[in-house]
Amino acid sequence: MNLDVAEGQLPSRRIADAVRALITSGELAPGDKLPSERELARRFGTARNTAREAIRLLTEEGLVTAHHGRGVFVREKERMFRWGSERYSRRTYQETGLTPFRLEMARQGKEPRVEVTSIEQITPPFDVAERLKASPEEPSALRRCNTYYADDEPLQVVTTYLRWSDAEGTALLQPKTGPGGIYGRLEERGHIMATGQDEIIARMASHDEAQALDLPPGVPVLDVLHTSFDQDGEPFEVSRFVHRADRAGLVYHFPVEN
Amino acid sequence: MNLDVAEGQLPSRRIADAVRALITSGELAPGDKLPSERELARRFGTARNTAREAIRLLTEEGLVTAHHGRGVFVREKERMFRWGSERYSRRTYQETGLTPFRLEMARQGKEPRVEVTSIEQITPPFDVAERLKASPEEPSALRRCNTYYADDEPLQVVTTYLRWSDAEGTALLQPKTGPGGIYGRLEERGHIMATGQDEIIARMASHDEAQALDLPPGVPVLDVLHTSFDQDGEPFEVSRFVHRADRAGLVYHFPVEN
DNA sequence: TCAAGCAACTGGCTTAAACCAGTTGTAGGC
DNA sequence: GCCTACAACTGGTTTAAGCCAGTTGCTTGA
Repeated sequence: MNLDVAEGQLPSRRIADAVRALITSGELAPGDKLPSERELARRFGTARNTAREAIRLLTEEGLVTAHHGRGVFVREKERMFRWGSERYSRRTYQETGLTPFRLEMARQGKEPRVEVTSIEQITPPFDVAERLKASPEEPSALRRCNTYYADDEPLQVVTTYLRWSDAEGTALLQPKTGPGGIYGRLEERGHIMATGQDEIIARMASHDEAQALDLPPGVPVLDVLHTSFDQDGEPFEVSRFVHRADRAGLVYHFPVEN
Repeated sequence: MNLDVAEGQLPSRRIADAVRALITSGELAPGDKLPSERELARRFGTARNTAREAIRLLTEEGLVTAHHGRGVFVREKERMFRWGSERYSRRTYQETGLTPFRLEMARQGKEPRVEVTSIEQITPPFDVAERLKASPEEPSALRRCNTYYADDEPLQVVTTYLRWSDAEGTALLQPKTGPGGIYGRLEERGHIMATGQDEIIARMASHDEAQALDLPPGVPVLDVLHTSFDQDGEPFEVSRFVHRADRAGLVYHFPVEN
């Protein structure tokens, strides 16, 4: 492995640049182990902290991940999962008997698991209340929190908000909502999903989210705020999907307005 | 300002937690200056590096930004710009005479500016070639690189790929493409955009992108790979939009497949 | 009055050393 | 043959100190 000293700048930058070059050139392949912090420091004639700072820079760029006691490794670029408007498709379910999540997992050869972490009557946060047309000042909503796993690796955290008036006294208060899931029960209450809106942002994870998703540092999240509208154009469900951005991608198809 | 010591854990975590609490409680408002590193260290009885590590954690979460020589400030949460399928709308242009970008800028009271950084005949990268149905082994594409500014602040970097056979000998080789822009010229070549596909991922910026977008550390980018299909369902244009994720959001509306 | 220059702040980066905490392979003992 | 225990690695965190480089405001002198 050739770690020639690059030009100018800060020592930590020089080390980071040299290692980045090895990665992009393919000399260090995904999954490979980097030299240890102490070894890098020795080779570049710096303090260990400086080599450590270089590795921090690379971690921040998402190029490498550190494992305590084992080493620092070139990150595998696997962005396996693709979500989009078909996430809400009823046709998928009718044709395959699988929810979109399970279908995507089957496609990837992964074992799906969904964990219901809480079901509560709550006062909805402002942004949700606005979209759901529910009061942000009373406990006007039901909140269901779920974590979705692929092979026991957490993939996404989903928080679903429904109007309390739609949920009260139904199976929506139970972890198992029955055939057709949440949307099945909501159809029985007269809400058939006709259109949807997804509002997408990317951001760094909060502390809690990073823990829930077992996120390595330097990985952002895709935050999708979904609103379902029924046959009358009325919103009846709002969900927030928080995905690990290194595992998830989104795809939308649309006609162009002429 | 009350900086009581929180429970357990690492000193750096304790400091970060205390400061985070001040921010989320609103005691430290967006734009406010944090105590200096040296001051935080003194109050918590730690070394300066430990206070510095705490601030690094908060920076990584996107809560604060440091300014050399001035201080560390609570980050303003301004996510002003919303893009989505209407980005490609011809109707907008016909009704207002403004491109979607200029319209959004006008909406936000910002001064738009577009800089063409390069126009070249190139061999397209694999993912683009695949979508554009162009050869990844010959210079089969035209690449146009643009940077979009709002009030002289870079917002997004856009790289557009067209088939060389569509672009050769047209105004598409010039910085100024004429009325209706790129899509106007492509219509003259027989491609009217009928549908579009957006593939969205979030990731940390590369070194170059961070510079081009003047990105503070800890801000991810939204990377949208757009494909335009014409009236015959043929792809004729692929663009990659790289947005600062702290300034941009995406919105998609869609009918639900029943 | 004004402006140059300086002092006192701010964060940025590095060194050097120490100890903690996971991981892994191996030498010994059973 | 297997398992335990340990040694030798790995990264994780902290301390303490120094110097550099932007920023700000005040002092001083023309």
